[in-house]
Parts: sequence; C-alpha cells; structure tokens
Amino acid sequence: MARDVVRSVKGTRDFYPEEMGARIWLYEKMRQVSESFGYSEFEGPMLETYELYIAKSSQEIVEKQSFVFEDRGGDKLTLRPELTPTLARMVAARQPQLTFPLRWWSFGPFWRYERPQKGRTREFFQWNIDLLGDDSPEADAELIAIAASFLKEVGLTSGEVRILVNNRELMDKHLATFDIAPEMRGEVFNLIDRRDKMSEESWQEYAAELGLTPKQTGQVIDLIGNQELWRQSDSLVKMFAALEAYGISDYVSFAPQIIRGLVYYTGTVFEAWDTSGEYRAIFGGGRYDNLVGDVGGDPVGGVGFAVGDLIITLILQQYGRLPEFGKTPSAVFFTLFDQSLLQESLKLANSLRQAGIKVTSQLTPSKLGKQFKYADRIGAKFAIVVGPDEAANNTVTIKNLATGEQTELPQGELVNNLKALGG
RNA sequence: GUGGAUGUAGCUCAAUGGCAGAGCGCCGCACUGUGGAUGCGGUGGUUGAGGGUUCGAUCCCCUUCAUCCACCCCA
Repeated sequence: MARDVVRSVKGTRDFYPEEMGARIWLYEKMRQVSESFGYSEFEGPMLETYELYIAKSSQEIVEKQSFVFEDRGGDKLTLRPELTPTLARMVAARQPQLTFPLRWWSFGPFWRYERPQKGRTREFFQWNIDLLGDDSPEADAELIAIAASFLKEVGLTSGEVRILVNNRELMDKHLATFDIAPEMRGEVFNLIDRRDKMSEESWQEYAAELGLTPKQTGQVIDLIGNQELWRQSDSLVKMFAALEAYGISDYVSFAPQIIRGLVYYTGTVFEAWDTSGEYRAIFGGGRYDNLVGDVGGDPVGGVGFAVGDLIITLILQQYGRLPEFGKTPSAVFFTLFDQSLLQESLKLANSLRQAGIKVTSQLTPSKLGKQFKYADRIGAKFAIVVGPDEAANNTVTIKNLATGEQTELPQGELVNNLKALGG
C-alpha cells in the first residue's frame, strides 16, 4: 500500500452510498411488512449491562462473543449482541402502562466478537419483530406469516427459501417418554440441532458422550425423522391451520430437527433456510415465555424473530433480486457556464428545489464537457445549461443525458417540463 | 478459540533469484457551448511490514500485521 490510510475496526463495514442504498431498501421492506401487520417501531440502547444477558442468551454468545468492557466508573457493559433481552427489559420496565398484546419491531446494529467470514461480521444489522402478550398458536402463526411475507416482498420464492418450524414442548414431551432425564434434554436438544451439521459418525459419538443409550439414540433419530410428528401437537396443528389463511403455506414446512441455540425459547421455534443448502439459516425465531419475568417483570409470553442483514443480502444477490442503486438522488444537474452566471444559475436551481425537484448544482466554472461528464457519472438524467444566449433570452437548455437530445425553452416552463419528463 | 489460503498501481490481476507489467480507472489533447464512443499522449509502485539467506529477493526462509475462506457459534 502506497498510502497509509488509517484502518477501520476489524469486522465493521463501511456503507458507501451504493451499499447504503441497499441497506435503506432492505429497511424499507422491513418497515413495510412490519407496519402492514400493525407493528410499531422502537429502538433500545446499544449499550446494556452485562447482567442482562447472563443465563438469557446462549452461554457462547455472552461469554465468548460479546464485546464486554468496563466504563470509567468500573461498571461492566456490553455492546448488545441481540435485541430480545433489551425488549424484555423495556417491556418489564413499563409493563403496567403498556397495552397488550404488544406488537413492536426494530432495525439496528448489533455486535458479536467473532472471526469475520462470508456473511458474518462483528458489527451487523438486524430486523427484530415481536408479539408479546398473546400465547396462542395463532400468534406464532402471525410471526411466521410476517416472515414469509417479508421473503415474498423481497422477491424470494418458496422454491428458493423455506421456513422450517418445530415446537420445543413437543420434542421435550417425546424425550421424556424415552426416559431422558429433564436436565439432559438441553444437551439432547443441542444434539438434535446438529443432526444435519455433523457427520453421521461424529454425531453418533456425540450422542454416546452425552450418555444416550443406543436405544435412546435410535429413538431420537426416529423422532426427528418423523415428518408427521406435528399432528401430535395441538399447538402446531392450530398454527398450521392459521397459516392457511395467509396464503403463504408453501413457504412453511414442519421440521423436527429445528431446535435453535438460544436457551430462552420455550415453544414454537423456526428458521428460514436457503433451499440450495449453500447457506446456513437465513434467520430464526420462536416463542419465549419466561424472558420478561426473568428481567423482573410480570410473566408475559412473546414470540418473535430476527433477520440479519448480511445473509439476506447475500441470498438476494445470489438470486439477483437486489435492485441497482443510483449514486445520486437527484435526476437533474444544473451546470454553471461561467462565473458571471453564478447568481442566475444558483437562483434557477433553487427555484426547481422549491418546486420539489432534486437538483445538483455545479459550483465552480469548468468546461461544459467536464460538467456533462460529471453529471453522467453521478447518475443524473438531465443537465440544464444557462449560457449567455439563454440568459439574454430568459431561456434554459435541457439536455437529456441518455439520448443527447436538447431543447431550449422559456425559464418559466422549466419546472413543468422537468416534471413531465420525470425529473 | 482451531485450521487453510492470500497480500504486487486507485481497482482486477500478470511476471521473473537479475531494469516490475497489462487491462480498467484517472488526467490531458483531438473537441475552449456539450458527456458516454474512438484515437493519441500522460499519471501511476519502498511488490503489506520487519528480519534472514544471497553478489543480487517481489520471488526462497523466519517473524509479524492485514484480508479472505472453513470450523466453532450464530443473524
């Protein structure tokens, strides 16, 4: 490197305007879907106490993957690695005055101290959406419907992505009938979760290490191979029935091997996967019934999910569904012929802005050719020229940068003309 | 935390133990009231950093830093 530019922090991303365009696009899709289901936007602090996450997130996330540090007063702080504990805390703090069921969504930055790789950075953005205070299977169905609507909205088909659903209570009930002790079931959940992520051999070893008998291991394999298992769960039966109403059933499948890593999930759990199998889960969520109580509030159940911006963007790129983003928001470039026409050019440009047209102005004189080149580069559609001839006649020249076509017209007709052209 | 790969011009990449190159970009000119196309000319580098071997290292060796990829975990 010839230039010794100060480096950015490992695992962070710079959003140059092109990337910012994609981020805003994604954010707008999330807002649109959230609001269409009646959810309100909220935001919490990015800094939380370390205590908030202990025993609520997965141990790995709290102990190894969080940015934890002491402030100047010696208090232990954490850059939030996820939103749900913050949500629970905020709900608990104002529980008596909030109206339930509560429907909230949020989009913001999160941090995890991990080795960056494809689709994973240390600073990332997440869309979180949660419904609290309704414990029905229909509430679970609403969140899954929202997830599916979002996938549909960004242009992904049910052939490309699929939401896999399971229920932890259902699985727990069956593990009990296999004589697996309650304190072991968390580990067995973990085992189930890794069924598709490990080789058969090492999975069997893992099962043996946990102390499962060959018979029990066999029962677990049969269990997670049973695609009709959901019929034994009243909750899942009702949930799938409700999903029919949304017309997105083709996006949703039952999958008994879906468990999820976070310890606070208590009932329905779900993950969206790219069906090509090239990527890991696109997003995940589920029902958590104890979280608000755990942070000091009255027990109120919730269901929600989180979508990371990186993976969804990767998938959208893979399928070519991410739109191109122009470099400038203005379609009109106002040239400056020479210094003597500065006042007139700036005034005219500003009268366009007052009429609601977005205009970029040339501020220092240079060759017109260079100005057109610049206008083209920044993505403007029209260039406007006021030279000595136009100034003398109170006219302007509009040049269509795509076709090269030029028209001279009275200054008074400029606004309407540009609007007619779509400027 | 574990393992693998890669660092050469603004970008994408060549090359050789012996003068470091191309394409794209950028700047200029042809064309001082017209951009994209074309032609011509020009700008471009302590070969990531430090050390070692060598007459000589961008190349071989060691160290270090950075990036990427996979595992782990997860969004």
